[in-house]
Amino acid sequence: MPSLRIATWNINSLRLRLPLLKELVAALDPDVICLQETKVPDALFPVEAPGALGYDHTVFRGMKGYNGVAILSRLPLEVHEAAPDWCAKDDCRHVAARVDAPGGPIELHNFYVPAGGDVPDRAMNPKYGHKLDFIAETRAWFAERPGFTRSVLVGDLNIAPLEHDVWSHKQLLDVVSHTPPETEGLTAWQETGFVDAVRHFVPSGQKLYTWWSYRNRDWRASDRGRRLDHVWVTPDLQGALSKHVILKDARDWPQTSDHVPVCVELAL
DNA sequence: ATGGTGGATGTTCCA
Repeated sequence: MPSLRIATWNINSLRLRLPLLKELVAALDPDVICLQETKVPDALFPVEAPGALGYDHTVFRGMKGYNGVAILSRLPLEVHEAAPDWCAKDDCRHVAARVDAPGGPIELHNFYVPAGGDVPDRAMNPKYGHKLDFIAETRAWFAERPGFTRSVLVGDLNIAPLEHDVWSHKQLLDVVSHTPPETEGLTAWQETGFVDAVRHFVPSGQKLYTWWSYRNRDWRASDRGRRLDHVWVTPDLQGALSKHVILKDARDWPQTSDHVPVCVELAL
């Protein structure tokens, strides 16, 4: 049965970590790679690099210094132009494509949700308000498309929705990424038509992280992680979920990102 | 309670 492996990684500068993409390919052998925080304007995108690794089809949306998303694919892609300009900021946090997958096209959404700053208060911290507005808009947009199928949504959603998606639920309830307005908002977005593909494999009572701060000297020993990176699929694809990998070893790669790649395989 | 590290940028912002 043909399989489709989709990986997602907040690479935190595509140009700086271009060599690590080869490691990602060696470890996961993905058919499609979704990247966030590429931090590269479209005019400076390293267009030759994906092809050299076997990914001849790319779509990307970048800007100077911040944000930026890209999809690298072995399979043909067709970019989707349907999605709105979230929060009218034109800030390169979403790119969508139709992937020419076995058994028919799959709609793939790659998101980089705003981090939201430090203070979990709309009035004091506009970045937090922007984050909540962003996930409210995306939720509303998907809610207007009931019954959509063969879709996958991935990315750095910058929210750890479940109790065991953080190292200490109680200590992080007031920390941006795990506050109730965020976790409830993210869950509502997911419930517009997706299931959590990684929690399909890993019970909700088990700790699971994809991000460890740079600010911990020994990230593995302290293990104060959060699950910020996600893969969602529409329910019609749930039965096809065949494998998942959270590439924790990538956190020890030289000069790596603070996020690790997450990969899901579908038997199509 | 604070600061810890890292990337892009440019004398600071963002995460």
